[in-house]
Amino acid sequence: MTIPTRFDHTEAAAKIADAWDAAGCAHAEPNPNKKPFSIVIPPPNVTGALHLGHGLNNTLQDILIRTKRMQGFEALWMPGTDHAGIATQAVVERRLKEQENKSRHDLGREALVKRIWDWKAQYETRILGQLKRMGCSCDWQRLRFTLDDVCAAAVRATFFDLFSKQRIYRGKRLVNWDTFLQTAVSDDEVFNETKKGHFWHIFYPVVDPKPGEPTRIEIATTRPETMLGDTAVAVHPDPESAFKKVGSELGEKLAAASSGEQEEIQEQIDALEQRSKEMLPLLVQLRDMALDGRKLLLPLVDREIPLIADEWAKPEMGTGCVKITPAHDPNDYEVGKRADLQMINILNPDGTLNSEAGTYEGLTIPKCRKKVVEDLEKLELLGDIEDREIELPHSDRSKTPIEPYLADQWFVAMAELAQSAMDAVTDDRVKIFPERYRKGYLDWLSEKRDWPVSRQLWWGHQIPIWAVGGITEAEAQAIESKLKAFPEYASGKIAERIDAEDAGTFAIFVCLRDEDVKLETKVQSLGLTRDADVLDTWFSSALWPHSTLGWPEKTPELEYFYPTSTLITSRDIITLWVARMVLMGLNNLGEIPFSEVFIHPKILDGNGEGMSKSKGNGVDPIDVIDKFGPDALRFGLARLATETQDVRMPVQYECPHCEKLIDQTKKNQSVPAVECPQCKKSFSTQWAESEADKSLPKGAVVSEKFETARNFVNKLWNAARFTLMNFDGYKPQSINVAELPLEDRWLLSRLSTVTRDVTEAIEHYHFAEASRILYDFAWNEFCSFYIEIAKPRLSDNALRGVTQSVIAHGLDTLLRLLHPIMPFVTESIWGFLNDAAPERGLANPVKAPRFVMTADWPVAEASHYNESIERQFNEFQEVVGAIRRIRSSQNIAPKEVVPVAIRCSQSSQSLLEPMRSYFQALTGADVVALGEHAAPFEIDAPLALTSLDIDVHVDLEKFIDVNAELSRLEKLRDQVVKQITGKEQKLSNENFVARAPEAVVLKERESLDDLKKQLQSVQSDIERLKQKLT
RNA sequence: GGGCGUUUGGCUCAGUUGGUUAGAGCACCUCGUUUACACCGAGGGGGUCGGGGGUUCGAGUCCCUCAACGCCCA
Repeated sequence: MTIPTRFDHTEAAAKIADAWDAAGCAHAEPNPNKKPFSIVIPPPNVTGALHLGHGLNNTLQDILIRTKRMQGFEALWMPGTDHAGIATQAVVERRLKEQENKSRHDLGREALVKRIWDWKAQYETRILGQLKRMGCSCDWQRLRFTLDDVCAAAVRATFFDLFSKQRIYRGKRLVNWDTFLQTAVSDDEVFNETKKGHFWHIFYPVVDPKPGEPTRIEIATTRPETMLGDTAVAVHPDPESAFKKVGSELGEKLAAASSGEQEEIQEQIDALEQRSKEMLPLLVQLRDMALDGRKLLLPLVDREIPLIADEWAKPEMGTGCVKITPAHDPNDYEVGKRADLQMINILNPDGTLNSEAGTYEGLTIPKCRKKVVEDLEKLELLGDIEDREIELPHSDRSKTPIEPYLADQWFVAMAELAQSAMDAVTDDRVKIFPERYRKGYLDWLSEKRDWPVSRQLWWGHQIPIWAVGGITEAEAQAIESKLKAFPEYASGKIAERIDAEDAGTFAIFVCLRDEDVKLETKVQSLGLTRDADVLDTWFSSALWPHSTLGWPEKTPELEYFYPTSTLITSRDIITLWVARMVLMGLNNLGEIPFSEVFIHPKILDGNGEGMSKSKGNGVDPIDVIDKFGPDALRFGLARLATETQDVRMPVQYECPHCEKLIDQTKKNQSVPAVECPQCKKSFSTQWAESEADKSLPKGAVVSEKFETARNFVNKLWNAARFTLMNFDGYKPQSINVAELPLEDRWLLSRLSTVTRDVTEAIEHYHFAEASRILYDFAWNEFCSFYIEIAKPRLSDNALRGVTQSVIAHGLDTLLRLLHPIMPFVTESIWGFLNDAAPERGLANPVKAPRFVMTADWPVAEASHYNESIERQFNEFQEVVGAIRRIRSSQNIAPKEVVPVAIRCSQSSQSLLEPMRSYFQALTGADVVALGEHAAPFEIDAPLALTSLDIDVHVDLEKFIDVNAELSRLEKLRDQVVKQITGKEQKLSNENFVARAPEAVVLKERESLDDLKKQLQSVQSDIERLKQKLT
């Protein structure tokens, strides 16, 4: 059999994937003869391509699903993608602006949505391609998209149900308004940026001040233009105690502060006292004016607004008085609700001022601000202007400043839903691993904040509500009775409600359960129009575990695979997604969506920052696969994914000319082209814009962290290659394990343990541990010892057959265990193994299945585990190590065969006797004497393995380098002396001897005795050598 | 401000219920073309386990405290 020396993944992976596909290996069907195991993929956004974070997420899911499939479950991994409403619309809109200088309004809803579908098609293809190349064994026949018909039906049914139960309602709310995209964005889509700004002091005249009262009141603001929407000015209702409270808080802080901080806090206290002295009388007076109902005249718009008392006004901040703009500031909104203030919206959706702003109508916010300040100055109502750092919220999607904005929204009432999702976790129906993430989940849900689900977007599930407002109650009721006459009303497809509006008018809202154009037309003919908004993306992803299985239809898949088994995801969406899936699953089906959730770490770059395209540090799994192969990508990720640590992955550019890896730095990660320090040629990056840069070949972004994994793939490949090259004449035969030699039984014992540990590790989501166990076993035991020992056996006709059988069994088991982590290389080797040894196994060899992917998961054979065999083999390994250390310290060339004598007990002798020839294979030693009477050589290099009661001697007659030997022995002696000192100290401590468990003390004593013997022996060796010298 | 996490050799990380001399991979040094693998083999150097305090016969591991970094929430 000829096998290439390297695993050519580029050639092999595609063929293997095709073969799996053709055989339907990853397809799952409801199957009463098997237990189901199902996972839904966290659907990737079609906004962009996948990076290594997704690579990790999907690798772990695939490891689990492949393991379960091999374990005999009917294993379904449900794939799909997410429409990611705002994110996707935002990128398409931004491109539209950049490339054609058009807004979405230039295009219109239908045309824009079509463009987004085109974008989706392109990226979905790319994403699925990435997943497939990673080897993800999803059931591709069942692909879903959160905006497809099946998911849409689930969304409609859910919305209808919640609307009917009065759990969806309409209300006003101050939202984060993105003036560029002209939509509300959620808190999670907002980031704060500190910018330089000003703190403008402004005076509002008092209307009809009484004698002795101030004629104007000073307020300060960072956003002067919002004064146009002011409806009050607030002062604290009890400024004196407010000062005291802040003072005592600072006092406490001072008492607890370290000496370094004390000075600063003391300064704050002094300033506060000074301020209190100066300002308190005025603030008290203002408070009294507020209680007396004094009004102010709002400049520029000449509106009378009340002076009110509210705790939001902080005496210790600014002027102690605060303007209140309920429609444009979250805190002011709360004040407005408390004091029942008018709420005046001064903005148009595009961020320009509306008619409420009077003469300022039509200006943009910056222009308006400038003009307001100028006009106030003309009126001599402008005070100081301070420079100040301002935390300004920005939209994550459009990168433009967010405006707080009062808008009508649909809400999902969370009280009961959230409680149900909390209960599911507290009573362990849903288990979260690692457990510490429970807390965040429960804390977030316990706030039970209603969920605003309207998005003023075009890309998404349009809200299935038809409405008409501004009508009388009678008109609304007339429409209601017409609706009730529809046959669809009786069949439960229509729900409606009538709400009273602010202006004393009424509105009727109608929700339709199914997509039904005829019914929609009928409803519209009653004068109702459909809500233009779409639903928050998370509304549809919350349904993902059941919508993908066909709900609200009662499909066999839903029946069989729901609830799903495990969800694997990253921690940033525990609240946004995981919690909502739980509550929606409970609402829609009365059952949890999954019983276990595993939260995996994040992938960071070398600077500890999350990877993203916008930073330029994002790694495309495809680049890693191209360079290292899919198995190396997967193994590399799995190996790093431990329980507690995020994964730091230093990133390199790969020079496309010479393949040099160039560390990515803060500097070079954002430039359009990089010059390779090795070959001096340039290559382009993702930032290339100019024609010159674009014409350069592109440098892939990879990480050398995958080299280890790639090497491991190669190691495994070559171990198999060697094995299979020695399979000529293989015949299956029944093996009696009890009669096998030590090394075989050692291998089987180790396999038993490894199988048990790997199985357990995967089932507990300890993917890094599973990878490590397999790596260590495959490399350090299977290759370094078993195969090395097998070499002489394979060339011995008497032993060859048994050796082939055991090694075939070992390789077979190893391939099965490694397959979930490294599917391609294992499948490839499996094919060769099937050619060389189609029937294999120990007692009863049987024909192996065609694919390792669908082979049975190994069962840990408890009877093969044998502690004393492992201990004995360890003795052999120790002797091997000793010979190697001596050889190395003497610089004996590997091809030289050295005579070795091993003094040991009788029992060790009978153990090592059969291993004699393997010393030759592993260490180039000719064991000339073995047993109780094996003596040192004339010119001898000794090494005592005192704990085993073995002395190893190497004959140095031909090789002696006395100085090297002396320095080795002296170094050894120093080490031993150090250890002896430590132990003697420990044992002379009465407390230790008296209080430590007897076994520990005994162990220390024995080990001290051993060390002393070793010291003696080393000392006499040194003496002997020195005598030889003289 | 609250919560969670991290800090172990140059780098990336392991380290089970406290118990021999704290491990691995990469990098480094020495030697090596032994008929699987130089993406390899053999050997080696390198760590006051972030600082301080405590509990204990014994602390990388438990407790307190400080510091730095990261994430989430307000």
